[in-house]
Amino acid sequence: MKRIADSTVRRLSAYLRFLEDFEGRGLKTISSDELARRGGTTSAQVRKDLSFFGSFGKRGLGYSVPELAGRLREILGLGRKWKIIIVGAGKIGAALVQYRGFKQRGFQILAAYDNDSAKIGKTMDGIPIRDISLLEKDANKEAADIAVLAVPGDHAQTQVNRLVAAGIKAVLNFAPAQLQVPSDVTVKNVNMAMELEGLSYALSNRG
Amino acid sequence: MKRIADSTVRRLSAYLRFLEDFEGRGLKTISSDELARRGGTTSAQVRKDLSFFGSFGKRGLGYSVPELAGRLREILGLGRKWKIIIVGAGKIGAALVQYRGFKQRGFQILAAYDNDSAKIGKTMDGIPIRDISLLEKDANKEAADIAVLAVPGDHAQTQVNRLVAAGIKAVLNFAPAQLQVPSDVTVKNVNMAMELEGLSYALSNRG
DNA sequence: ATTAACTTGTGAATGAATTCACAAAGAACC
DNA sequence: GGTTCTTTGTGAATTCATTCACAAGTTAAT
Repeated sequence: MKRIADSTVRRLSAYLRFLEDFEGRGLKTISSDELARRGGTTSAQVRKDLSFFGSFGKRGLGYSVPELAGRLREILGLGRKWKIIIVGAGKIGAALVQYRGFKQRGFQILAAYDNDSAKIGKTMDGIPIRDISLLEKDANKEAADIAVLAVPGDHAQTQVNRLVAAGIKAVLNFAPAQLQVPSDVTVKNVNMAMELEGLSYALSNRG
Repeated sequence: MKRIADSTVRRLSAYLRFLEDFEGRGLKTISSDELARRGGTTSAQVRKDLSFFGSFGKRGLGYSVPELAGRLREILGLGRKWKIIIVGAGKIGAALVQYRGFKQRGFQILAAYDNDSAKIGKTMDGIPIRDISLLEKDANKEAADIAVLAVPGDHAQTQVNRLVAAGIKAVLNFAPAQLQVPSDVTVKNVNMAMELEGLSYALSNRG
């Protein structure tokens, strides 16, 4: 399949959220124009994004809300339950296990890992905290699909190396570090410092 | 000034982090090639990014680490201290006040705001929790530069409207909602659900 | 002083993403 | 059934971002 831009996938994800909202309100159809207005983009963009995957609409009418939602879930791979492990049970890790969005979207947290013996064996919000030395054993391909990395920046590369060696192919990285991984491993970064500096830049150059 | 791409600003932010690391290790100069290797990009990209703002290097030698770091701080507007308010003292809000990155980079948290009377008047990590009805009074342009929005998705637009009315020009949004704001207000989104779905897509279409 | 080895800065070329614009198809109304 | 109004899907045009490629400047060695 043709390579799809990151930005496109992000927008699909946004469309799905709007569709779920519309679905909840009982709407049956939606136009690319309405979807665009909600997503802060253009109707042409919406149609182009969808066109990479097929033609799901009816001319003159728009898109069936439940059908398009279903198609997007399928495209985004949300038909199945993904299993997640969280590496690092510090403040961010703790906030993450409490985050409802995981379960809501079908992501299941299996366990958290830490090297602090005071934490190991305890649970956070029902999620067990295990010894980080068990990573290799637990993070094999069968057991976990996605690793969420919430360790200090200077430990991030070491831990991601272990995860990759264990067979993990997807990492959500909260550590402020640029991770080096093989090309078959996908990394998404959540980096607050970077976003803040983006705001600082914007304020300095427009404010 | 010419409009600078978002992606460029993000990379500048990354370069600055590497430079600070190099600075700490006592290195005096750095080449675009080395900077690129660290940032997972190319030396041409590094030089092009910097060239939008001037020419800071020496041919045959590279860039002076402290000088380039200083220039980047200046470009990114980090020369001054930005004042932040956090809207929403729930789980994410609580994790944010504890986050060290704010202070480290010169961002000062003034207060958090919530509508839960059980929380109002208390402090989190030394940061006072105030009544959210005080937003308009507190969030004027003199008092706060950046608002961090950490409220449920269905309250996000309402609260951002109040912030905008009060004069806020920069918002870091953690709510899973696409905010509509006037064009002179900058919004950066941190949306974990979207990143996770990006990983789900990648796993489904490559794994 | 000359040569060899580096490295920057930047136009030009390429590649990628977005927007335009319009034919084609369905819906609604009379 | 015909006319009008909507809205999709998509090539073409445009805009935007990245990469190429090389002249020009700097250092280091002999």
